[in-house]
Amino acid sequence: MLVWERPEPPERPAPAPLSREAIVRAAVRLADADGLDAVSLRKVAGALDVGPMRLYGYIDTKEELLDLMVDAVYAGIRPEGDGWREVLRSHAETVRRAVHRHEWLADLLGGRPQLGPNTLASGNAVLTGLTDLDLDTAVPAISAVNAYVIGAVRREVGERRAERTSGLDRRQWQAAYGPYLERTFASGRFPAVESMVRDGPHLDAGETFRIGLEFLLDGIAARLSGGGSTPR
Amino acid sequence: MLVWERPEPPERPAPAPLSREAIVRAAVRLADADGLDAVSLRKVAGALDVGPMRLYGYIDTKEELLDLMVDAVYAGIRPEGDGWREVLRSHAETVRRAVHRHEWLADLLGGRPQLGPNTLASGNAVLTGLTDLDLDTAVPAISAVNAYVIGAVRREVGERRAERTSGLDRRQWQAAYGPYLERTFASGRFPAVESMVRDGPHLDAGETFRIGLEFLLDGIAARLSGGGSTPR
DNA sequence: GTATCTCCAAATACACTGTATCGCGACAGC
DNA sequence: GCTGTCGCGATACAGTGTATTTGGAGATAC
Repeated sequence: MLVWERPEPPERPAPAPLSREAIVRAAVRLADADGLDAVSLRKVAGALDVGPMRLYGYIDTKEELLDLMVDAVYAGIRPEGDGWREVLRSHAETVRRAVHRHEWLADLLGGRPQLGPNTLASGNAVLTGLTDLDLDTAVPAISAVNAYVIGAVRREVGERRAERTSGLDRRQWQAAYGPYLERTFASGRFPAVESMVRDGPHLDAGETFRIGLEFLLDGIAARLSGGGSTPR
Repeated sequence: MLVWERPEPPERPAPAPLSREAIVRAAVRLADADGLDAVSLRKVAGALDVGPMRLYGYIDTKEELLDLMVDAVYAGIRPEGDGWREVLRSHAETVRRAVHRHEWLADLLGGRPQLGPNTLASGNAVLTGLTDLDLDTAVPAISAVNAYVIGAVRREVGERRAERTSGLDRRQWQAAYGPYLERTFASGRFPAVESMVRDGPHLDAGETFRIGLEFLLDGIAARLSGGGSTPR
């Protein structure tokens, strides 16, 4: 039996009141503050003034706790707007914002299928907003948008962390990796990359995300008007 | 203790010759066989008949080893074909194939910026194949394709693992999660998801990947012909 | 040829991890 | 009031990444 439908054990009034919700909240707080590595069963239990083994009454495994954390965040992920394009865009932006609030989400998304109630409800809402698309288009469209969002936010967070590790802001980061890249480019082995760094557009993360997303939405639109190269 | 009863020091085997390449090869082999969790410095060292601390002469940190592993795989990732569309498609498919050979790659891609020589060379080759695109289009195009690929393969591998965990093949997986979904759908809370599962297209992973990729490429093409909604 | 120094591989140590097992103490049923 | 059950906490175990210590072999100096 899976976590989602397995009932909680009966409330024991005796030692310290506990619930899956409280556990997940504590875990999320830890992860928000110090990253996913800070989420250990001992620390979560400690934050709740409880023995570590106590948690196993509520979850079978740490992975289940992580699943619950993801699902908890999905409680706030609902698309807005009318029409498939607005709905998909809103969904993508909302997921991205959630990842900004909970960077650890980038480490979990796509890692395993999410079938919790909030995640299902989110998917259901997206699908419901896509009634102007036939299912044969809607399903791959959602798939593609989800894949894009997962990859985009993952890279975004990865870069953000790298910057943070080596100082404070983008300038510091360039100070750390810049010299290495300079020397590497000096070898002349990567002229195209070099000219991209030198002459290419310098887009911030948000612009990059939005441009890629519009590419995708344009491609879906192309299929609708019969212009796309994607076979039905 | 006197010499007479003191045992001889253990026969010291001549220290095995070592190199970053050998270390990375051993790590990749371990990861291919048993997943990324099987890559511990102790196990890698053990596979090379060497003390664990010896590795720190070649790498400063385990993360560096993982970076080296990624870069090693990128040695075989080069796009083929002519014209931006073929090149981007080929790049995407090649990365996907690499992930199939090395599932652990899905856990690493996007996790942190990759700036190793092979990764740079791969990026250089892609950029070189995109000379029929102006830089202002090429850069976000590559970004978008990379994001899509990272997310898509990540989800693909995540699902594959979930299936493998709970049995052998897709049928077994449906046997494990199916009943849960049945019961959950019975609640009537997710009608759109339910009808998607019941009536929607059942695409395999390869088709899903390719359709989403073509969406993206179509969207990029739309921008070239001035038809896209993406602002320059 | 002998004494000293240097350097590096290995062993040890530490603080953690997830989780299996054990043992105790409190409540339930008779 | 006794016994049985059950859930909690403590303990235990095998493993992790890495800092520190240790010892032995080769190089160097006289």
